[in-house]
Amino acid sequence: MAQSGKMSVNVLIADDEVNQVELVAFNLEQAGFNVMKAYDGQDAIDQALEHLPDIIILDWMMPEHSGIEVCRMLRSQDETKHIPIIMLSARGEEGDRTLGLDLGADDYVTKPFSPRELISRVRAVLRRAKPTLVGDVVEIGQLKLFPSSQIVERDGVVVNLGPKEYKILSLLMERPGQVFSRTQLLDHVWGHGIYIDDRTVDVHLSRLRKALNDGGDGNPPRDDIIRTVRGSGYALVTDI
Amino acid sequence: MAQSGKMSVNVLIADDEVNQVELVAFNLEQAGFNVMKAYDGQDAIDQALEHLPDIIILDWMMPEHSGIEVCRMLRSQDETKHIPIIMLSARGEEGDRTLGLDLGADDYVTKPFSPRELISRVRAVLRRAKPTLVGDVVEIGQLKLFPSSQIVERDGVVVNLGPKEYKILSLLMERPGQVFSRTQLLDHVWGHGIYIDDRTVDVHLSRLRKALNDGGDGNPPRDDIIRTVRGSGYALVTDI
DNA sequence: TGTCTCTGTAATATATCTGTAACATTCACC
DNA sequence: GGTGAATGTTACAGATATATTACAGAGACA
Repeated sequence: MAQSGKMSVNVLIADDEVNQVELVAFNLEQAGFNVMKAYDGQDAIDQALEHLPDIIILDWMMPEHSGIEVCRMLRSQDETKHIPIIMLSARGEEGDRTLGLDLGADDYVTKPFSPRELISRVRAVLRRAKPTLVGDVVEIGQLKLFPSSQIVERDGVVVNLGPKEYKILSLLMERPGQVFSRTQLLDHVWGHGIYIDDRTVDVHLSRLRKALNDGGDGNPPRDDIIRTVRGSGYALVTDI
Repeated sequence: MAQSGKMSVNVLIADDEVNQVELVAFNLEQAGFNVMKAYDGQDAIDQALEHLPDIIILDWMMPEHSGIEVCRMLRSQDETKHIPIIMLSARGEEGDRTLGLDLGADDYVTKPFSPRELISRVRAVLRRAKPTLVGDVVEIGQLKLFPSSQIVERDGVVVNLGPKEYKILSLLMERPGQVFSRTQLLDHVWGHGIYIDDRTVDVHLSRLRKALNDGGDGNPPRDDIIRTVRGSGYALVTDI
């Protein structure tokens, strides 16, 4: 369904006021997002770990771990520390706002807010944090990735990639230079909780490398764009 | 413990109200940022192109190109398109706000705002957009270690290390100057309860030294960075 | 339904890292 | 300076980790 078009973006919204959740959820769905809902802090943490959403909208005040606690918690876990977070709060005490931002929230919106504004902020945050999901084009040196068409170019030549290879490259391009373990790659590319041999990742990396380095139609092969970090995983080189 | 890089962050602030500029500039400087000032739209564009700041704070209403025009302009140039922008505006018409965000601003703050909040937002935006500026880097003199990418640099040149050597160096860099016994190194790097000859540590230290001192591609070799403490163990020198 | 691409596994081939031991050097002390 | 102990260095043969290949089944698409 979302096959040929854009990859769907998963949003987790956590708030104890059911009406508020439904309102926001409705608007986000209208805007094409895929929505998950949580109604207290613990629920939010559980779902975040389980589904690894692309972005989380977190109410400040919630039973069973406040938004601030959830935020701190998510930031402390490797799997979730990079998931962008937008905090919601009642018209606001400034102390809270800066505290939220300093804790690692990516944005802070005070109630009441218009759905349109929230969606704009979600997009703005995603543009920075997950450019491979929502950007027009992600460019790293001579490497270009077009999220909307799922096309990758190197030196202006289109590189043909399978879905898995494309997703792997997307993830690597999200944070160039950072090392991703095989487990992280499995979680993000294949999905959480699948039982696939770690070594399978190697095979896909090999395919990805071959596709990227070949250059396509008789073009000169290029240096390796992906760095193997023995004992740890893989990373995109930062100078391409 | 990771210490953050002390690289200074350059902020360009553009607003036609001089008092406003000075107030914000003062607070940013207090917070350790390096501040440049512009007093109208054209000035902002010129300075942005000239100095390529790390982040720009842009007032919505300015003579000679409004903030929105400046934003669009900067986004259209290759050199400046990735510079994060925070928009400032008078208490606000929502239409403007979403417009600003949709145009590519990274955040949108309405006046009046507290300096603390603005600084928090600057940090939040930088965290996403320029992780190397605010991210974790362990830096000791000319030695840099990037945990997330497992890269070590000396004098700006990448040093190639095996896993064991990398771990040893990480440990030494956590407490520069402190002497680690061979047993401590074995425990931390290899893990508890292994039965390996103490002298093996010497061999790895030797390899680590060679890699660090060589400098790589024809660079001048450097003085030893690791100090042997006869009868006790090894330590990183504190002045590199 | 038939073709074509994509996937995961297992087997094989390479590359890189490690620990040991043997030998060289330095150091502290007499 | 001589001496024994501690440390530095080197070479090498496993041991490990990664790369590559081939293949059969799964799935997509017409």
